[in-house]
Amino acid sequence: MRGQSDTKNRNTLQRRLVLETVQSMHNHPDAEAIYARISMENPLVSKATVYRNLKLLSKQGLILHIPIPDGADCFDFNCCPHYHLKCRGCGGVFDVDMPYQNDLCSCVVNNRGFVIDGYQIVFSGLCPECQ
Amino acid sequence: MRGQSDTKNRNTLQRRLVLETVQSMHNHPDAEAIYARISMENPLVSKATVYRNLKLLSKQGLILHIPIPDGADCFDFNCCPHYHLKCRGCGGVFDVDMPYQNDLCSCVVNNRGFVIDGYQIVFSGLCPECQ
DNA sequence: ATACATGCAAACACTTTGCAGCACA
DNA sequence: TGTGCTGCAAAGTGTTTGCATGTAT
Repeated sequence: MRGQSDTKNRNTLQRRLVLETVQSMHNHPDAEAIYARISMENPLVSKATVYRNLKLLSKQGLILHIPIPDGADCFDFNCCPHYHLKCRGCGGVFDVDMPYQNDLCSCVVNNRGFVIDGYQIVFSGLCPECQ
Repeated sequence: MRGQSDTKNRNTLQRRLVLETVQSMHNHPDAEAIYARISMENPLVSKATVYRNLKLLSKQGLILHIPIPDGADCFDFNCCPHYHLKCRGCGGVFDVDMPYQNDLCSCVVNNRGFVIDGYQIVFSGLCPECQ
């Protein structure tokens, strides 16, 4: 065997395309939207490949995966941890301007033996258009 | 039309069964688990009915609906707002002992015209068995 | 009596997977 | 030159819905 821990990933056109597309879209697109955008220029790229690469790129930390309760997961070019708001009307996902609470995990009084290593806050509300 | 706002709901056996089952299960069951439990005694109740009643009962505030990112939504007999932890190992959902932050919505610095009316925190980690 | 509720199955939305062929390293 | 990747289609998971029938009020 040849040592390293970095699982040797290949730099395919499709993978580059997925990364660049997410980085170019600043509106928290879901896999479907990313696929649609890619398909405009490259109709031969399959949806399964988009899903596979989204998962891989977010595992690599190159994009941020945002699991959305009651909806399709979406992805963010901005990898700094931050919070999101989901509009109850249109389902859109938006960034929330709120200082990130690094110590929130330590607010847990009694963890009963759990190891807590992260958390997610999703606010819900109505965007200006949906009010 | 006859006035009131309370949508006149019927007190069916199936609805009572769903409510009582959720109230008797204290481990954050999802719809599938609730359906399975009901089916043990009442195999004729259909899954669609379980889903329909879970939605209705949580809308009525009789049970708590917990949308889980990356997993089936689950339900809680405890309707007081509280936070949950999802184990990355077994997928189980557990209560978190942490004071509820009533004012968290007001921490949002700039809401850009959004009306924020709620939020959900889901912690992730590993339960004692999965460590 | 009549609207609301049910059971069933099919549809739905989102995501993953099996497999044969392709292409990056 | 071989293993990682792709495209396709099919399957998987969680949930909703159309419709005919049933039942609580």
